[in-house]
Amino acid sequence: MRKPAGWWWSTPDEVYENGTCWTATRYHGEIVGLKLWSNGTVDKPMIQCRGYSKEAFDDVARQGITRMLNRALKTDEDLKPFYKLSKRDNILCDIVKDLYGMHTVGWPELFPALILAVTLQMAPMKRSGQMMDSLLNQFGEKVSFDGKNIGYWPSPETLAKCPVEEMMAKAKLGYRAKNLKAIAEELSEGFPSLEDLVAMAPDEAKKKILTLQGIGNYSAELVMPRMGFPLDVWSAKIFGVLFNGEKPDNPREAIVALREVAEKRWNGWMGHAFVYVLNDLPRLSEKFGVDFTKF
DNA sequence: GCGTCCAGGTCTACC
DNA sequence: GGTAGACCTGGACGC
Repeated sequence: MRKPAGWWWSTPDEVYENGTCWTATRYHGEIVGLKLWSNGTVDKPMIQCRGYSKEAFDDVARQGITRMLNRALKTDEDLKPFYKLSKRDNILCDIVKDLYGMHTVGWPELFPALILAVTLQMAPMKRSGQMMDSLLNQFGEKVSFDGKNIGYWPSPETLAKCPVEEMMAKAKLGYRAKNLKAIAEELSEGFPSLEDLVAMAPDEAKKKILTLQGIGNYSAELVMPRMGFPLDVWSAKIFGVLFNGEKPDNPREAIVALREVAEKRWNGWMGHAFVYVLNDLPRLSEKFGVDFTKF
């Protein structure tokens, strides 16, 4: 397995050095420190993990966290059919050689994924980063283990109790504060976890996620336990060039049509194609003679 | 230093 | 059933 570039896996504060990742998650409301490293190869992958918590883990917790890791790292994903399809695909054929063995990822926890989706809405990257950093620093928690100090996201309960005005002022969320608070309330009152959503039919899971305030199609696709195709203005420009040879005049309006092309072209594997394409932009830039990294 | 514009969506009122 | 317009606010940009 490889660590896909781009977003962090669990928290922006996680540390990744020499093939080892120090990160954190929340298990049954408690912060857990995680140290993950590879003990395998691309052909025989194996991930080792050590967990750190205030109380010793019992067998149930150990099994629960292992289940979460398997789900969120997509360890049981069979990539063979995707690679077979990619051989005949002009866009994917070289990318899959570069990123051979890379699994797609899932989110360890639902709330942080929703925070990412909400803070990405209608904002340049720098501003989204500022909102997420503020949320982490103003409302999040720190966990210290194995010589690392990792910041982790606030719980839904914390933000559900926080006045909207305070969230706006401290996390610079603007109009998004109202939506994030509504989501936090919904989750703290009992909303299906990612484990529950995985167990549902994909359409049913998406429908459920779409009931959250401020979560539309893009955000739902981003959060979906099964890799979605979250086309936004940025990625629509990239896929516009890949499919049609040019950036769409109006990327926002082009999203629906581009999605249909991807669906037809990659069928059940469009989520994988999405991740592989966006993780290999330098190679695609060479191949298509367009600098996608500057989009 | 100041004014203007707009962003990696979503929702709603209106037709 | 489709769509224009509002939504916070900080950073980029022009002057």
